[in-house]
Amino acid sequence: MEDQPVLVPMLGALLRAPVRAISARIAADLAAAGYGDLRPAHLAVFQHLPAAGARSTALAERAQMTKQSMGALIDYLAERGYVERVPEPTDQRARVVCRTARGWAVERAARESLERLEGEWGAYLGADRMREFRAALTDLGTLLNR
Amino acid sequence: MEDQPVLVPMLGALLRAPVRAISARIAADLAAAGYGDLRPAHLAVFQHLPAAGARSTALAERAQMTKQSMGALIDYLAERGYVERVPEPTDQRARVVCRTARGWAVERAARESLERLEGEWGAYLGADRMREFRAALTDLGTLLNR
DNA sequence: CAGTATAGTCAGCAAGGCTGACTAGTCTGT
DNA sequence: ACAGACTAGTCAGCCTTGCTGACTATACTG
Repeated sequence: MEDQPVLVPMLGALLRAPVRAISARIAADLAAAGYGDLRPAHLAVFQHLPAAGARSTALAERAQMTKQSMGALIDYLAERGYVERVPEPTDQRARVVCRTARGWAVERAARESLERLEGEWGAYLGADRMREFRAALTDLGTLLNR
Repeated sequence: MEDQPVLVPMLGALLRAPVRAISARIAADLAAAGYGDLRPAHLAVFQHLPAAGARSTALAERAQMTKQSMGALIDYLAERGYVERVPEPTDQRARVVCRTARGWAVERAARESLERLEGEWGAYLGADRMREFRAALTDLGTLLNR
């Protein structure tokens, strides 16, 4: 009968902490930069949006979510001027979602925020360990997407 | 103007993939073992519950959530016979939450499921890299909880 | 014993997802 | 040339996991 509930901390909990830290940091930095209306989920859109834009259905697929959910995120971003939907000339059903200038700016800000945080972590762990950590994570990602 | 939206995959996305994989795997294994009524959030309760039991308020604190949210999780588990609330003799306001036999069984099953998954990952990455990966994650955790 | 602190509950809400059913265009085979 | 199948996107309704604020009942402390 152990006294501690968990001898070795569960991997899930270990992984969740940095995920939360990243979301919180980016949200805080974006809010400070005047983008307080963006929530973490919206950044997923930018993350999967090619520079030339993409259709919402394609975006949903890449982000591994339903087209309805992605549609709602895009509505939100479009209302606030982060992206716009331009009609697709070749297919009247479809529209292409692309970043506005504001969209580009916020994505740059988010990326810089993440890079700063990653720098802090690298300084704490050491550059080699950080690199290896990222590499392991990347490999795990390829294992999981098979 | 890059064609790919993300040159280096964002760290957040890299971290989220294994988190989702863990939740999905454990949920699937528990469902197959007859514990289909447990959702990922409920496992957080077990994860913070000492063998001797604990008060819901203490549990909420450890799990870093509000007492109301933890209370709801405990209600759910208690209704389905995974935990029970026994009155605290020294304090009539309080009750101690402890696992039932079913609670112990499900926790064991969850842990075994996670260990199998972790074993698969270790086999893919190699034992050394997996160990170092876990160590880096643990260190990051201590950095974040300061 | 008055006042404050603590354990827990009740009610209401937000974010981020989901499924199912639907409309409106597009493509394909005969 | 057009019926039938497919695709882009929307509408409506739901679930999960968390939150805040207001409250009750018990316990502690000066």
